[in-house]
Amino acid sequence: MDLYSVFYDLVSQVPRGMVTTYGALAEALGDMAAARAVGYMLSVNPDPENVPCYRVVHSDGKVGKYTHPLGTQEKVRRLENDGIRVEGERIVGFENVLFTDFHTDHPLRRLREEQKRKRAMLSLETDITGNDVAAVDVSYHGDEAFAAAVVQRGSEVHVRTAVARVRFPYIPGYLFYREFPAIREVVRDIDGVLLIDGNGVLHPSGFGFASQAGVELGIPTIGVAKSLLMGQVEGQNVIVGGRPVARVLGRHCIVSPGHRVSLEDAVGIVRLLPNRHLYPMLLTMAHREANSLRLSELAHGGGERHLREGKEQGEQEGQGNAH
DNA sequence: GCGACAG
DNA sequence: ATCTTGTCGC
Repeated sequence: MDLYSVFYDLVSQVPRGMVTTYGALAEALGDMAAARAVGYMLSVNPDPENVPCYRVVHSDGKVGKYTHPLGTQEKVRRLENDGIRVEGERIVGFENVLFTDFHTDHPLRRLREEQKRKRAMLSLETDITGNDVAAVDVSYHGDEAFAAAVVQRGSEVHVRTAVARVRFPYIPGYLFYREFPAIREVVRDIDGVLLIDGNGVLHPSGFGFASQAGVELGIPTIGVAKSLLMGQVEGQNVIVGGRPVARVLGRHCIVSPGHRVSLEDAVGIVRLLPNRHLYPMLLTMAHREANSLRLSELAHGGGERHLREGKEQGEQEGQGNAH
């Protein structure tokens, strides 16, 4: 799904003479958790002359920022050109010009429903058959995702990489939809367990990136996150809904079951793997591989696709964007 | 010195 | 995540 296109269509619905808010757009997308992503997507608006991001203001009626050489001043100028009065960086008669009646099918709400539906396919009983141990990570440059998987098979270590275009911003709770298109190619033949940079069942739907990817790929997965998405830490356990769903192994290592593995076995596996401060080396390697892939691809001009652009990188510089 | 809604 | 190489604030 191209959430950017969906989003810019929503922004384009705000009629001349009216404004909307970051929160209202997040609500139209289907989840208030997307409020920051709203600001981000506005800031990279590729077509500011036709997608009126200057009509997006703060929920208290303040005009807010605008990514433009003239900044807020330009945002105010465009709003006044629409017939909106602004005094002291505040919309006059804010309630009367506030537009929230978006025509939308709330895509994030639907994705959240999909998560809850597919969670029924999740198994937390350990069922690991093969002996591979693998890890994946993704690096980004704008819309380009650079995925790397490090696979330990017997005494051999293989690295696989892939480049994919991503049109889904980072939104807490929806990491799968951003990262999976990039990792699916590099993890397809794994016969064993896969470590994923993110959470498993430690998630609002009990179905985080690692769990969702495991179900989608049909392989055992373990979520290893570097920071807490939700829940209460009690001792080593992370409690959600009164139950331990994850284990804190280190300041930057939170383990939760992804798919086809129990919490205890997920923790046991991670503890046995080569690690630094209990953070698995395989994940660090995957991170480095994804990062160096990004740097080398950018150094080479982004691959064959960009050859006709010569040495230029094809910078997409937004002219006017709200932020 | 550590936080900050996974990345 | 990326941007940077020193940052604002509790």
